[in-house]
Amino acid sequence: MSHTLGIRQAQKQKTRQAFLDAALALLEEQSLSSLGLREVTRAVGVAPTAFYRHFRSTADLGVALVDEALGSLHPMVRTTVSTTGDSEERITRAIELISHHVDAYPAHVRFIARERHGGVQPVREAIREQLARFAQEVQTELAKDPEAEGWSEDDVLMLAHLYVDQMLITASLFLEALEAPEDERERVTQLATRQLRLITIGRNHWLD
Amino acid sequence: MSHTLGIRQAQKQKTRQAFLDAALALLEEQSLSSLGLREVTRAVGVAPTAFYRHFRSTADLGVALVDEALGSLHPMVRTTVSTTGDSEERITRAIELISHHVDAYPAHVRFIARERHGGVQPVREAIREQLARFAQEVQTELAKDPEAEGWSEDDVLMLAHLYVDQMLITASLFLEALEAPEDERERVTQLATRQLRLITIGRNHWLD
DNA sequence: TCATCCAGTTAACAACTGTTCTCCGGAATT
DNA sequence: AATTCCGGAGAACAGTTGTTAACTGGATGA
Repeated sequence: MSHTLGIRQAQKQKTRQAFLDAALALLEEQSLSSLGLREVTRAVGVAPTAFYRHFRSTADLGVALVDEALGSLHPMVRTTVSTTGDSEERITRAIELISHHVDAYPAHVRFIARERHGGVQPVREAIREQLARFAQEVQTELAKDPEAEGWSEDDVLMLAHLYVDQMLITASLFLEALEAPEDERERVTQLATRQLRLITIGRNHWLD
Repeated sequence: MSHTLGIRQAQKQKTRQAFLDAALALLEEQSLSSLGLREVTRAVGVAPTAFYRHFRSTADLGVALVDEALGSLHPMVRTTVSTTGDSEERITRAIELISHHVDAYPAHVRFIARERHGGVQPVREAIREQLARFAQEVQTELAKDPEAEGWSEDDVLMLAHLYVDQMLITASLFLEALEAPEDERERVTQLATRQLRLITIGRNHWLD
């Protein structure tokens, strides 16, 4: 299925990825709106003008980073919401998944949390779209559940947004606790678990 | 009780406030980490070096903005959570209050949402502290409620954090809908109301 | 009244920014 | 084999940045 790229295109994608990686690293200590084009090229080790061969602007680069950070996450979210089992098990699994994802891609998570309300409009818009897609996907998965019987479509979407926002809050908490001792990370796990549990209880009694 | 300031100190506070106002206006389209010192002084109409008479750095200015944006909000939160009445009434009143606050101080709200996970560590820390104070205050108010009987202290704090985060999410939604037509604002109100309602239901059945 | 204080000014510094235009050399195409 | 393509380099542009030092002049306090 995979198409073998020419030497040229392969090399281009390689340096493009180098731009994304370097930018992500630089963004650990600043926001996108203060990220300089020359700063990135310096980190990559290329001439400033090379930047324009890949992106129109740093805002454009930011949008590409949004796709990299969230684009590949959709199947993961779908399967997590729809996995079978006790609701308590599902909560535990979801939070473990978030925790592991933060461990594996901390810079990606930080970038999304930072730029979701950040100073660059096109990037905010791109994140908003991706999160709306998540909510929509969670909605369709929730709708399949027998639990959703009697729910209006709107209410399912409302709940889906609540879950997505809670997912982000939890990820951000794990991020802050990344270099903290184990018991702090455990505290976050407990907090997030109980919050998700409370939401689930609210869900179970919604139709009362 | 109020001490009359000398001409000198009064003038100083006046230009200091001008710095805060100008910065807040400039921050509508960028993040604090890209806000330049000269940019602010230019907007105020004063020499660049005058900045140092009031702040060590733009990060320092940011921390002052956090106090301005959140410092005076504590009594409001306390009374809102503890107001008597039907829980449905309380939800409606809380969301109205958020909506009006966003209308009255959109730049403040935008600043907090943007810099909560922003690129300037001292500012993040200042916001984190203020939000922790909010959560603590909500906790003590919730603990007074007869509803909280049988709840562990930890669980009340967990719920308080959930409320505070939900407050911020709602504020941010109203902010995005600020210049949108009335029906979009109404949609946000409906969404936030039902989310808060679901959380309240979860709260009512927590001890089952 | 006179000396002190201090918010704001002026001038200058080296270092940095985004962007344009021109060029190079190896890959791709014919 | 000859030609086109194109990712990257180089140099130069006018503007911008944070920070320093030494200053001015009106408010302050003795």
